[in-house]
Formats: sequence, structure tokens, C-alpha cells
Amino acid sequence: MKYSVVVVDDHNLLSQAIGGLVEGFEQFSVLYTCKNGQELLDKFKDPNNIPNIVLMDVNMPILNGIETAQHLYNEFPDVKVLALSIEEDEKTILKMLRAGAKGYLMKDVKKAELEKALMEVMEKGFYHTNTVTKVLVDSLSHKEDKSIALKEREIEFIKLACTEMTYREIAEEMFLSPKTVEGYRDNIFEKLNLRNRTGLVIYAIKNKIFTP
Amino acid sequence: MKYSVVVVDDHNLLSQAIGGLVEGFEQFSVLYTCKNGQELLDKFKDPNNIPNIVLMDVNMPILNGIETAQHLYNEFPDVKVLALSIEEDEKTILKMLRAGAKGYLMKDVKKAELEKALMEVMEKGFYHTNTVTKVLVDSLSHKEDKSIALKEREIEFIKLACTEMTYREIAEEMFLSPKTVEGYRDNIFEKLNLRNRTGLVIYAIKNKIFTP
DNA sequence: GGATGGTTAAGGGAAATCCCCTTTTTTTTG
DNA sequence: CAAAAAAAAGGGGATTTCCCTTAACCATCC
Repeated sequence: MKYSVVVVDDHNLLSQAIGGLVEGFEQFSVLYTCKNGQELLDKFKDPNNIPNIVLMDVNMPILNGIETAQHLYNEFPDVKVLALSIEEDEKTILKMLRAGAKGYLMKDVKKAELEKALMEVMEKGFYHTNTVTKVLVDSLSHKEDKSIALKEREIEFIKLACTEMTYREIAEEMFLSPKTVEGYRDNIFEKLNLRNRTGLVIYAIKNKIFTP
Repeated sequence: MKYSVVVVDDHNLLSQAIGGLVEGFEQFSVLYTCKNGQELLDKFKDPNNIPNIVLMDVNMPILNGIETAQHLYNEFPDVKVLALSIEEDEKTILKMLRAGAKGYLMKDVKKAELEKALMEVMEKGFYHTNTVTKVLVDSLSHKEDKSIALKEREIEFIKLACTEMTYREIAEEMFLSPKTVEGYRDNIFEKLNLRNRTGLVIYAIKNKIFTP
């Protein structure tokens, strides 16, 4: 009996192509493919649609890889999630692993490595490349709070600071006094070591708080 | 005799997977795959390595899809380039077509459409989806200057405006008076219909003048 | 020569931003 | 409940940014 795999990727061609690869593996077969997390969760309502492994792109619209993985981890702990991404970004990798992914593959892995990863996930329960292992090790020393000291409301503010609004307008939008918003700004500048709003915008984009 | 196809994509898994799809088509076979434009051009030094169609990702390191396509168009006009991209960005599409691409596919096309596109490119010489056709038509009416005539010096300024420098510092860097630089800014705001520097930064990033 | 247009330069005033430091209110927690 | 921490708000001054206007300089074209 082959192990069943579901491929989730928002790009039709890619999910089909990757599905094609998987079909070529001795021990695996593709159950179906999905375009996003929401579609996957809908499918899971039918117990026949629950596979052994979900091979999932991290960047998807509607319900992204991280959120979807978290959901699966809570609701369907037996399903093994293997993340597939072009992002080598440390924070993304960590988020995905925290969400319970059993492995994280860059999209430039070779076909043979994909097969190996699938096998190891089924046999050992996980598969981690050197890159990912290194990120994990680094994350231990590299004290956590380096950047993640940002609070919910601050992030909300940063998003608005990435528009042409003045702080006064941002304050209105957030139902706060302009002075409070300026306080947010000053704190964030201090925390992130920034000089002005331009720096904040660039920071926000680099760290995916805001996407242009 | 099957038509030969070369797949160029910086992600190993994707080029292999897409190659796999193409191998599945009746009329086509994959000659080899490449990771970027440079590698492709190196391969082309041997006449045996010249295929009928190049299926090329637009976003690649080293030598990107647009530059590579332009090169092929000049040096190997018989080779038909079919662009493959996640970008639906109007400007990118136009650039690629200007560089001589015979078609432009989004990465979420279905397998069947890829096959159809390959066939039509061989038979008719081109294949354009509705999206692309629309972009082409729009580009006619849509007067050229929409993307706005930015001067060299202005672009230089914009790049610096995307840092934490003050205008005074930018002026020093550009060997101009602060007031001149402020003049640049005002002109650009007027041209691009912006309210402040934040807007300019976002514009610059969206239009790839500056990459964070 | 004069007209035209582009580039560079510069001024003043109003608004927004930045910076530092204090106070009040709300929430959390022992 | 009381202490502590976090969130919200404020004051005021220095700096930067925004906006509008004027002017010198230098090509080029007729």
C-alpha cells in the first residue's frame, strides 16, 4: 500500500508538476491537489480525503501555509505536514516548524531529495536539511527577543505607517490620541534602532509586516 | 520527431517537475534543464544543445528571464521563448514580450494549457492568454507616459530617499544643494501624485526602483 | 539675438516629524 | 487589595518635511 500525499500550492502548474513527481515515486501516490489552505480544510471534512502527508507551499493566499499547518496540527495530528517554499527566511522557517511541520524543503531541492524527505517523514516522523538544522541551532543562542518584541497594536500601527497617512490620521484610524501614536513611534524607533519613518517602512517590508 | 524543450528555472524541484510534465506530452521532450540564463547561454555554445522552445522563468538570479530572452532573440532567433512566471505585473509582461518572448504564462495555468501553448508556439509562432492580450491592448491606449518619465538623476535621488538619510544628507551624497534635492522631491511628488516620502518609498519598491 | 526649455539653486512659512521626559489610566498579578 | 507593569496621553522644543515661488545659468533652435 502506497502512502498518500496531498499537494497544496496556489499555482496550478506547480501543484500538478510536483504531483507528477510524487506519482513517480515507488512508495507514494497523490490523493489530490489544492490551491490553498481553505480548500484543503474543506476537503478534510470527508474522512476519505485525509492523506498521510501534506506537501504544502508556505506562501498562499486565503489561508497561508503557516496558519494551515497550525490548524492541521491541532485538528489532525496524524497528518504529517512537509513545507515547501522558496523562502529561506529564518523567521518563516521557525514559524512553520513551530506550527508543527515535520520538515521544510526549499523549492530547489532535487527530485531524489524530495523522495527521501517523504520516506523519512513517514518512517522517522521528520526530515530536516542542513539549512533548517542550522536555523534551529542558531535560534537557540540567538536570543528570541531580537525583534519579536513588537506588540499587536504596534504592528497595527506600523502597517498604517507604511501608507501616506500622517500620524494624526493614523491616530484617528486607531481610535487613539495622536500623542499615543507618537509614543508608539518613539518606542519602536528605540527598539528597532531607527531614525525615521522611512527606516520603519523598509523594516516593515523586510520583515513582512507590510507588503507593498 | 518530437519538439525539444529546455526548462530554465532557478528552483531545482520546479524545473524538474515542469520538465516531468513536458515529458508527458505527446509531441515534446525535454533536452535538459538550467538554473539561470547564464547557464543556458553556456549550453548554447554547443549546437546540439539548441532546442525548439525555451520554457523560462522570468525571475532568476545571475541573468534574468528578460535579459536572457533579449539575448536569445538577438543571437538565436529561431529558438522560441515561452515565459513562465508568477508575476502578473503589467510592466514585466510587456518587457518580456518586447524581449521577443512568444508567449507569457502564469504559473497557475493548467497542464493542458501548457501543452496547448507549446503546440501553438510551434505551429503559429505565438500563444497569448486573455490576460496577456488584455495587457497588450491596454498598453496601446494607456498612453506610454503612465509609468512616468523619471530622469536618471531623479531615480538616483529616489533610491537614496529609500534610506534613513535626511534630504540634507542626500544632497551631500549627490553633490547638490539641499534645496535642489527638495526640488527633485517636489517634482516627483507632483508627477507621481504622492503626498510624502513614505508614499515615495512604497512607489519605488512597487516599481522596482528600490529593492529592500 | 531672442525665445524656449531644462537644470540647478534658493527663500519663507506652515505642517509634520522627531525627541525626550512626565503624567494619568488601565490591566495584570502577587 | 496593593504594587507593578503596560497602555494611553500630554508638553514643548528642535529638526525635517512639505509646498509654493523666484531666479540664475546654459544649452539649443529658429
